[in-house]
Amino acid sequence: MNTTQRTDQQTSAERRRRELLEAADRVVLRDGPQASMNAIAAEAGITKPILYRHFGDKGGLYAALAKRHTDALLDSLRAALDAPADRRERVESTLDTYLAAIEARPQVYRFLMHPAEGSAAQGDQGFDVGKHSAPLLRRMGEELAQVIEERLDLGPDTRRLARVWGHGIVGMMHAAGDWWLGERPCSRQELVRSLADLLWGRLAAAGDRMGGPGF
Amino acid sequence: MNTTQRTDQQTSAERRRRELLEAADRVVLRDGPQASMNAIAAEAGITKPILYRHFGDKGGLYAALAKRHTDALLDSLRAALDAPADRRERVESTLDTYLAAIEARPQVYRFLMHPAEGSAAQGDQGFDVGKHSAPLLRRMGEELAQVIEERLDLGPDTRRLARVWGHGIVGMMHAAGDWWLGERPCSRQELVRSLADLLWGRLAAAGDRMGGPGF
DNA sequence: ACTCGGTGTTACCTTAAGTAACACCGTACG
DNA sequence: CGTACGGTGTTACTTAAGGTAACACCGAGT
Repeated sequence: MNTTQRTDQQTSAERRRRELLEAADRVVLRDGPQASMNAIAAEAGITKPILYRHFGDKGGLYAALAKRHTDALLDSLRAALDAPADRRERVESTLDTYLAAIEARPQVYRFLMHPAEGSAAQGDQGFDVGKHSAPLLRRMGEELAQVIEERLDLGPDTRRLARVWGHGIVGMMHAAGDWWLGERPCSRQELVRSLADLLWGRLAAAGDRMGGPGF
Repeated sequence: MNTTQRTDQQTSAERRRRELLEAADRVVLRDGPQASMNAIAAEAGITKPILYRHFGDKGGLYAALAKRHTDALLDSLRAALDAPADRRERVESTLDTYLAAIEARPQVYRFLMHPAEGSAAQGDQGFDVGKHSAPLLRRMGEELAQVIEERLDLGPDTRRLARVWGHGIVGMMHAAGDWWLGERPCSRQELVRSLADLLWGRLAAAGDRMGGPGF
């Protein structure tokens, strides 16, 4: 019974935790990354200390929240990356998956990418920006690096190149997506093809517009 | 004298403003983006309300501060981008200029890239993240886009491609730089060459490591 | 009947943004 | 010479948010 008891309590606590996370999710969806602990507690129908008992501090709550979304997005990306198709197709499909995700839920995206506001704004407590900034980007970069290293033969420097490229490509995707989300200058597919073209070396291959060495 | 008076007052106010900005700069250098208005005022030898009279609110001060550094960095980047050399050399030199800047003053870099704290004080008032986020990145992206558009011939889609690539390349540089600054996995020159290799299409050209379609 | 672990609350502390009201000081002007 | 005025500065306050201490309730096992 000791076991069952503990199990019951655990599941109860975990269910509560999930409920709290879902409430927090709703608030973040509505208010963006600046959602206050009070607001989240109110949405969950309880008060602050309970949140703190479950998550330690605001950083903990936000980390837990971010982990859910990050895991979900990473799963989609892995699926796109592992699909049976040639390299270019996979790259385009992965880019498209990411862009579709941020297009579908921009509030969540903003929360994941700019989590700083929620924390370090007032109390200097919580959240070293340099350490926690955009963990999603880091994780995506590392995952992509691993995939590149596993599958590509880049000579003796494969390991280093793969990591640099992983983070670089993810950053390219992120920045282009962020800009695109704000301005909507073209369709998603055009953006995907343009980025893939960039990765496929069209920059180096392009001709100069006029005299001089060109860019 | 009316004129001279007014001029004197203006220059005096502007000199004061510069002094305050320099004090703020020192504090940000020391404390990172979480520098408080109190700390900045103390460093400048005055008290808060004066800062607010000069800059409106914390966002205003931070924007003024960011503009200085951003302008300076953009000047260096333009110089590297305009140097008389072939395209690959220019790209490497621009990447290296950026990386050298963030390496030399990481605190300033963090302040410029994660300025979110400066705004969302209370109320939901401050900061549409999508609008204000990382203005440096946006400005660099636009500048690079313009350079690309002016100098490269990419067919009928030049305009769009140039903008996508401008923001994408800047994002690549930024993310790779951020990661590199945290882990220091290789020398700056190795990083520069790896990124240039990526832009030069080595990803598309690489051979698969084993059977199957490869990445 | 009693303790104990878990859940909940109220009431508080601390820090930091932002502001109102007042004090000082040099200068033009009657 | 006194006085009103613009500019610089201050103290002291309000408000909002993160975070915590202390207490209250409740169900289950001895």
